[in-house]
Amino acid sequence: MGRPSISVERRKTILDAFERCVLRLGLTETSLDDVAEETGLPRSVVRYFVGNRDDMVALLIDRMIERVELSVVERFAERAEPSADTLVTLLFDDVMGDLQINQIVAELWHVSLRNAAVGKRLHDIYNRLVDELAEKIAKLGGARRKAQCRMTAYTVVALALGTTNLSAFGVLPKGVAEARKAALVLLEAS
Amino acid sequence: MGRPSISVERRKTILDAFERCVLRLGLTETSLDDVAEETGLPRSVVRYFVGNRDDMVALLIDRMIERVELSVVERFAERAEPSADTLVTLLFDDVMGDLQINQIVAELWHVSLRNAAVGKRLHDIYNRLVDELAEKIAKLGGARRKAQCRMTAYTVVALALGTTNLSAFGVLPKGVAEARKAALVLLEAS
DNA sequence: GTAATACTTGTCGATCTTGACAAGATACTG
DNA sequence: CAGTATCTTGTCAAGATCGACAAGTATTAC
Repeated sequence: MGRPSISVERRKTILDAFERCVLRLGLTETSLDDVAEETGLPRSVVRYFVGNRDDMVALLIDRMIERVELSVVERFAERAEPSADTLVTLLFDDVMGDLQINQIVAELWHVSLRNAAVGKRLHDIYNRLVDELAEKIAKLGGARRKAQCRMTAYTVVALALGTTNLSAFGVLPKGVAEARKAALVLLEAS
Repeated sequence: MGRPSISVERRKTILDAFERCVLRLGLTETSLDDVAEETGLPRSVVRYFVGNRDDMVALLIDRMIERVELSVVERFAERAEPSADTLVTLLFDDVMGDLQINQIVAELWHVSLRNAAVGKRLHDIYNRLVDELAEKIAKLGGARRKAQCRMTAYTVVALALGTTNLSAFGVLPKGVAEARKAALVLLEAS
C-alpha cells in the first residue's frame, strides 16, 4: 500500500469551493480555474481529484441531489400524520427554506433544460416531493381521492416554488405569510 | 445622404437569430459566432450592426421587455372590470401562455441574478404585472383593502409562475386546470 | 463623376479555458 | 532501504471567443 489517500476530503474541499463559485458566478460560468483559485490549490490538483469539468459537475449534482432528497424524505418521514399547518411549514420552511440550496437547485434547473440526464434527476426529486406531500394530504381527513390529493400537492408545490422564486428574485416583499395562508386555503379547500 | 441604412431590418434579423440560439443553447452559452451562423452572415456583420456582445444582449432584453410589457398592459387594459374567471385566463393563458417567451424570460431571469441592471428591468415587469392584477382584483367586488388585493395578486402570480415553471420542466402533467381552479379559490377567498 | 455615408470582408492578436502529461515529492508496507 | 501507490507541480498545445481594424464595395445626393 502506498501513500494514504486523501481524495475523499480533497473532493469535499473542492466541491465546497465549487458551490461557492456557483453561488457567485453561476454554474456554466465557473471555470476550473475559478474553483482552483477558490480552494487555493493549483488547477492541476483540482483536475487530479475530480477529473475533468463534466466529472466535477456530475459530482456536484450527486451531492446536491442526495442532500435535497435526504431533506425531503427525512422531513416528511419525521411526522406520520401532520396537520395542514404543519405541512405548510414543512414545505415552505424545511424544504424550500434554505436559500443557498435553492439557488444551486435553480442553477441545476437551468442546466437541466438542456441536459436530459440532469433533468431526469431533478425531475425525480420534484416527483418525490409531490408524492410525499400527496400522501400526507390524504391523511388530513376529509374524503379525498388519491388523484385529487396529487393534484392538490402539485398546486401547493407550484405555489411554494413560485413564491420562493419571486422571493429570491426580490419581487415579493419580506416574508411570505400570505402565500402560506393561501397554501392552507388550498389544502383545506381540496 | 449616402447609402440608405438597413440597420433596422438587420438588427431584427440578428435578434431573431439570437432568440433562436438562446432557446437552443441558453443565453450565456450563445456566442457571437453562434448568432452569426444562425443568420448566415459573417460575424463581422453581426458585430457591425449590434455592437459587442453586451450590446447585443441589451438589445435583446429591450425587445423582450417591450414585448412582455406590451402584452401585460394591453391584455389588462382590454377589460375594464373582468370577472375572477377572466382574470385567471388573462394570467395563465395570455400573459404566461407563450412558451417561447417564457423560456427566454427564464433565461433573462437567470442572468438577472448576477446582473443588477437586467434584474431591475425584470423586477419592474413583475411589479407591473402585480400592480395591474391587484387593481383588477380590487374591482372584483367584496370589501378588500388595497394592501390585501396586492398580497392576493402576489400569491396568484406566484402560483401562475410556479405552475408555468413546473409545467415547462415537465413535472406537471398535461394541462394546468387544477392550478387555475386554485387561483380562482384564492381570488374568491381573498 | 465626386463626395459622403453605409455596408462587407477578412484577418490579427489577446484572453480564457481546457485537456494532457512529464517529472518530482511524499508516505506507507514489508 | 526498496517498492509502490498517491499526491504535487509546472508546462504545453489546442480550441473558442472576442474586440479591433484595415481595406474594399455599394448606393445615394449633388
